[in-house]
Amino acid sequence: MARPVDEKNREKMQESIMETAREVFCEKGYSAVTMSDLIEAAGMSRGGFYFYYKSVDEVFREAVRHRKKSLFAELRRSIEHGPDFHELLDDYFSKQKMRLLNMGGSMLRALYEYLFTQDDAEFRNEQKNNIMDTVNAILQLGVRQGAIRHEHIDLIAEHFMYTIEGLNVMAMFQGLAEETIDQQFDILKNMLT
Amino acid sequence: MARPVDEKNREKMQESIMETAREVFCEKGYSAVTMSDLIEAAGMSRGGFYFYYKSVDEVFREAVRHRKKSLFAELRRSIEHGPDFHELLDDYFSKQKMRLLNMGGSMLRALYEYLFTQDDAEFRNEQKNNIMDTVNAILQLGVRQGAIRHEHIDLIAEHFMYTIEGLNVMAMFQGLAEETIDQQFDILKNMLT
Amino acid sequence: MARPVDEKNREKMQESIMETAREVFCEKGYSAVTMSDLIEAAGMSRGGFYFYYKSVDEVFREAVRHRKKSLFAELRRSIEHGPDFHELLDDYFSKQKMRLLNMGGSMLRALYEYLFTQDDAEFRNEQKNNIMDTVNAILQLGVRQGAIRHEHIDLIAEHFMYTIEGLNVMAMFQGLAEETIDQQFDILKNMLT
Amino acid sequence: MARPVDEKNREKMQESIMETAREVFCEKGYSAVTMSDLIEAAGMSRGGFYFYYKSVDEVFREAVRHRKKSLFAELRRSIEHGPDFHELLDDYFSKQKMRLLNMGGSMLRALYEYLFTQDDAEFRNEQKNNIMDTVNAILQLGVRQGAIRHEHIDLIAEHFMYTIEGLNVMAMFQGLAEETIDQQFDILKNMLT
DNA sequence: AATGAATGAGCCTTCATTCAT
DNA sequence: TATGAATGAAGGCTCATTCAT
Repeated sequence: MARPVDEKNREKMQESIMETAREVFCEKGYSAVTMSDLIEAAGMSRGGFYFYYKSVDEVFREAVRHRKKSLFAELRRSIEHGPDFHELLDDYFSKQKMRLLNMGGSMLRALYEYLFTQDDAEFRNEQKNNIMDTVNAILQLGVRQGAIRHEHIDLIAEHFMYTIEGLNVMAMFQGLAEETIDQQFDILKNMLT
Repeated sequence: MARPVDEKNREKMQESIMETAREVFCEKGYSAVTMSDLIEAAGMSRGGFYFYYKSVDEVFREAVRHRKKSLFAELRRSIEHGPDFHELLDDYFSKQKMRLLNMGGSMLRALYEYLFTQDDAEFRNEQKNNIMDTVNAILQLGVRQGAIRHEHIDLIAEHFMYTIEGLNVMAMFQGLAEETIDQQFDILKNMLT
Repeated sequence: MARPVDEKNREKMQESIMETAREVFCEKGYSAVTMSDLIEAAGMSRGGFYFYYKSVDEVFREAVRHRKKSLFAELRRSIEHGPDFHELLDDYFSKQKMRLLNMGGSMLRALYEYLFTQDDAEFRNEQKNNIMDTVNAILQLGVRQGAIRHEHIDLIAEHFMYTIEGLNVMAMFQGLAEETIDQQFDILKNMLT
Repeated sequence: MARPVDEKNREKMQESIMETAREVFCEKGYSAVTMSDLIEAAGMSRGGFYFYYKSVDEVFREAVRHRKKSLFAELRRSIEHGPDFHELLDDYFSKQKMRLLNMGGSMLRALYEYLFTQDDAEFRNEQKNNIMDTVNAILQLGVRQGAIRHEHIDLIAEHFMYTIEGLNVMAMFQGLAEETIDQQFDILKNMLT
């Protein structure tokens, strides 16, 4: 009976650490972040921190995974509730737009830094699949609903992904105007008809 | 009389340094590169190197600029010779494809690392404009030749850019299959008709 | 009434700890062993372990003492049963030979590490006397039995000790061939005649 | 022409470092010595020290080798001058005796710590051979001069070595009385007749 | 008695950068 | 100009030890 309690405490602590770590990553990106930064943010001693996490990238990976999980799980769940395709698509684009307009509070820059900097093939795969799976799931819903008819639906899905990726990059480099995002998303939508 | 000679020597040395530095950046990216790496590659003494360059990013920026200049200047020049639009477009895509299939020998990964890592707004602008200007120049040639007729030609150009950017990112993260590139470029071409 | 029971428990725990600790010392020597190693081997909690032992060297010293006691007590006892000197001597050499050929499973390397590393005069004395006393006891038996007649029997005993010590060291550093051991022991035996 | 000078400077500095390091090793042994100890003793900055030596054991090995070289080279050289065997032997024993009586100023304890602590087979071999070769060289001189006649001269040489090794160990653990050393060396000498 | 989270000192190592020659 | 020795800040990691529960 002692175990489950300990595990829970541990998890609680880890989440609390991740919470503060996330702020650090948002502010400083990935490669500029040191153990000391995370430790200070967590308000612990060096040794105490190491009890939970052994390295910056361990914290980082878990923070990203944690967030992604909750972020995309929601969408996938809502897909299963069988919503109207066009509504869902608009919703997705709307959320992406929010994200693109407000990069400051996100860890995306840190994530890209990590992906470019670190040689972590497994993690890269996870990330890619996350986006692809989501887009695919949405478009396939459209096909099932007869809202779109496309023999090359998977290519279109891929195209969505590349475009969004490109928008991500540009948003991070220089920021994007809301208008630009709308225009690009319109282009994507038009490809479905 | 001493000045001009010194300046020339300086430039010669700087170019020679950039040459060897480029190899380093191709191999190790940006953030993993240390002064020592560059110095060793240059075959100089520490002090000597510092006489020409004060930091890694100074070398890097100059190396990138130098290369970009020669890389895209060619294309723009060829545009001015008034070639057939479709030929030119195919040529551009073909070159991009080559690049995407062979990221190893390029400094692109290093460039992205730099752009994500460093907070160098000016440099980011330079980079963005490079791609955009090129794509715009090509498409406007198409418009002039009557090959494409589009009221939103600038949006399409932007879309090209985002897509290519997305492909860049994916190519660097996991590599792209030739087929994938062809398919995506076909999608882009179809948008022009 | 609480005391005696607690004391017994304490001793039981301490012996169990020493048992597992011994394996650790055999495998890793002395100076490479950390508290965590011992704690993990004991299968206890940090705090629990500290209740019984305060430091690595406390565990170590007790482990060595415990073992020595049983190891040499046997021989000394058998001396008191008045066995034939030559038999006893052969038996002793035979046991030493076994030991020298199979250093792996012994804590001797750890012991030497401890003796060289730690400044523990008391403990050193104990160790030295252990060997000397044993050899002396054997040789004096020989004198009593008239098997050896030597005015400088104590010097010979010392010489035995130094030689065995030297063999110990070499066995630990590089291992000894069986032949080598036999030859050296023969030399020692010949000194008695 | 620049090279040889630099090399010399480097060597000079390395020797100066070794000199101060030796004092540290004499005082603290091996395993208690940290980089910081050596650096402080050398009176340099951390970085400066690392320019010459990368680790404690690098310094240590070189210090030992350096010393051994000059220590034994002398003896071997004197052997080649064809001295009288008994004189040479006495000289050797006399030197060993000095050493055994004055362990404080020697790195021997540190050496043993190193040999027991570190898994450096190559270095162990060097050390063993150093002693053996010396003893062998001396005894073989005796054979050549007809001063000793022994079919098992190599076994005797080995026996010398083990005895000296044992004396070393004991000297380090508790110190040896001059008388004890004389007695043991007498025993060894008597084995030659 | 027992637990294991937390502490903080201490060591190691790398680098950008300076400076006498 | 060129050299490379020297500096010191910065970051990483491990461990013995304590303490509230």
